[in-house]
Formats: sequence, C-alpha cells, structure tokens
Amino acid sequence: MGISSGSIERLSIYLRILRELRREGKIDVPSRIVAERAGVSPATLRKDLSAFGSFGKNGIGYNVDQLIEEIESILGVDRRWKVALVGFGKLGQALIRYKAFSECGFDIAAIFEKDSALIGGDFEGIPILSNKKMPSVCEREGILLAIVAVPSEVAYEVFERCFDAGIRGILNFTDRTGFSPPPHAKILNVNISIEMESLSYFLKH
Amino acid sequence: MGISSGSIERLSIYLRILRELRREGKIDVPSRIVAERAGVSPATLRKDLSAFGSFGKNGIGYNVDQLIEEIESILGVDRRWKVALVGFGKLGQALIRYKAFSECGFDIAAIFEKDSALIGGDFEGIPILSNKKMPSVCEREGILLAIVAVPSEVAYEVFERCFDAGIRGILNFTDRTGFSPPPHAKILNVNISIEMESLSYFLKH
DNA sequence: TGTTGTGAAGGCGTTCACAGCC
DNA sequence: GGCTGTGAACGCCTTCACAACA
Repeated sequence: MGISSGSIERLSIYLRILRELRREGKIDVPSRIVAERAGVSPATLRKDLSAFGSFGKNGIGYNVDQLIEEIESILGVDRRWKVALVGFGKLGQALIRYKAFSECGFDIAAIFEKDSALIGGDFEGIPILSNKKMPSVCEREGILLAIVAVPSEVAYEVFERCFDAGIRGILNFTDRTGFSPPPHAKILNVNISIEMESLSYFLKH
Repeated sequence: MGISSGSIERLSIYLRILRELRREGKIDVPSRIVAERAGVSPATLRKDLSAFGSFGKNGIGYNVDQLIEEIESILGVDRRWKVALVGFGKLGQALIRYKAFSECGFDIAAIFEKDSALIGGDFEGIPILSNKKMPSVCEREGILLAIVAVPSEVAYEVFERCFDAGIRGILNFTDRTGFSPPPHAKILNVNISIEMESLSYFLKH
C-alpha cells in the first residue's frame, strides 16, 4: 500500500501530541483525543496508523507509551542522525543554534562553506570545512542528511555536490524547487518566502 | 471554482522562474519551459493560470513581462506588506536578518517579545515592544501578517493574542499545528523538525 | 457502551487529449 | 507546425459507516 507524504508528516505531529499526553500522565487515549489536538479527523489518524499495524485496543484506544515507541520506530527517530549543514550564512547560523533539531535526534556533525575565510575554523565545536571535503567527510562520519541554506543561485550545484557525496535526504531552504534528485534520494522544501506569498494571496481574496 | 493551496504555492514558484527567464532576456515562453524548471507538468501550469484568466497566446506561449505582472497581482505582491515578528529568540533573530523577506515585499515593522529586558530597545531600527501593545501597534501600522517564532509551549496563547490584535495571517514556526484560526484568518506551518523526520522516514524505508 | 480497523464512497487535484487558434 | 485552454478521465487521499471486539 502506498503511504502519502501527508500521512508521514501527521505521524510526526501525533508523536509530539502523544509525548505531551504522556507528560500529562495519560496511559491510554482514544483516537478522537489525539486527532482533535492534531486538527484531523479520528478516521484519518486510524488510517494513518493502520498502514503500519494494529496498535489500538477496542473500547480503550491506544497505549500512549507503546504508540510513541511504534511511531518513533516507523519514522526512524528511535536513533540519532548525523546531519551536514551546507552554507554558513545568516540562516545557517540560526539553524545551527536551533535546539529543536537535537531534541528530535538530529546532530549537526559538519558545516560546509564556500567562503575560504571561514574554512578551517569551527562553530561550537562543529568543524567548518571546504565543500571539497564533503564526499570523504560524509562517508567517514556516516552523514546521509543535509540542510542546504545557500544563496539560491548556487542551489542546484550544491544539490549535485551533496548527492555526489552520498547524501540521500536534503532539507532545502532555498527557493529553487524544481531539482530532480537521484532515484534513491529526496529533497524536501522549506520555503519561507513562498509561504508568505500564500498568506498574501489569502489576504487579498 | 476552488483554488488549491498547492496551486497558489506553484504560482510563487512560477513567478521566480519567470523573473529568472526575464533576466535571461526571454520575451515569450511556452508553458513547457516554465513547467520543466518548476518540476510540474505543462498541463498543471496551464490549469493553475486558467483559474485566473487567459494569459497565453496560441502558437507562442506566455509573454514573460505580462505574466509576471499578472501573477504578482494574483498573489497580492504588487505592493509591500508590513509584518510583525513575534518572539525574538535565536530563530526570530535569524529571520529578521533573512533578506529574502524584504526582497519579496515583506517588511518587518515591529518585534513583539515577552522578555522585559529586551522591551523598549530596537533591532536595526525595528522597535522591540511588549505583547500588550500588539493591538494598538498593529492597527496603527496596518500590520495584518505575523511570523510566530516563540517556544512551542506558548504557541496557542500567542496565536490568540495575534488574532485579537487583528492579525489575519500567521507564519507559524512552532511545532503546534492543530490551532483553529478564526474564519477570516489563516495559519501556515513551517515546521523544520517535522520535515527532518519525514526525511528520516524516507531513508529508513 | 466505547473504540478500533477497514471496505466502500466521496471529493479533490492532476493528467490526458484534443478542439481551436495563430 | 506550435501552443493554449479545458472537459473528461484518472488516481489518490480523506471521510463515512459499520462489523468486530473488549
């Protein structure tokens, strides 16, 4: 069965809600409660989960602790991931200070930057390296994920460089969205300006 | 006819591509060229546009300059917007330095922050104000859009405060996604951690 | 009674394919 | 020949509704 990207994103949301419910001391919860906080229908939640197994109990609902573990396993966040940051401009520097990444299990293990004045230094213990070292460093460190926060003009060449270096997943902060990744790889776009323009459209109509 | 949010986001993408084509000196382009760079089918592009009018010429394609103006008008970016930044932490500080906003026509006109040590100061000429002043300042300045970059725990109360202050569009950087905005308002979520988890899922499967 | 898991139905967005036009 | 605009077909995802079960 095919699993939609929307379904996967919702699993992340359910996971956050379940952790919240755990902090509130809940043991078992029906789909209705979680779905309500997530802003989706109970049927959507149950369908999302049923693609991966039968985790609930009739008449009771889902065990909070167990479901957290199941979703963590599904999403692959029952481990830590090493991530490369490509581009150490304003946005890159902010992202590296952004605690939510490490809280979710993602550790920035290397920074790659074009500006030779920065190369060789480090930021809070994370080395700032030349782009040329990307293949060797990513292989040695087992880095499969990259955050790309470079100027838009060089986005495509940076994507290529990443995939050549063995990167298999890119979180793209540039506004270039048409790049086709290799078959085994994926690019997800986080485009702030485009979202702002959607809000502008909404206000106008 | 209903216009999907996906269609609106694509219009933003087409707009960027058309500006690029204009820099390259192109006068007229067929849908195929723009669609290719955007990573969508020509039919999708034509349908997206046809919801707003007939802008193309048979046998020729679209006039680049004219189509840029049309899309700018559709999206409401043929003017400048004043935006409030709510939350002046690491992420908020990065976003305010992020040039792409002002390049797209969005000016951060006020910063609202809870920490009383920061209130009363300014950042590059933008005043840092108490949350309590949000209603009066937003009304006086004509601010209808807000970027929310506060800790997740206070997200919902901040959303409420924004809508009470007359804000009608929120770009939400917290990971709380279930909030229901008032009927005339909208929240768009930009969730970095959730996207990272989607990449993690993709790599695991 | 309360809740899950799921086949069936429905709704929505994309793609196809072609008439119409230059 | 080339291209747009669009009704119709298709496919996907969500929602419904109910059998099964504690």
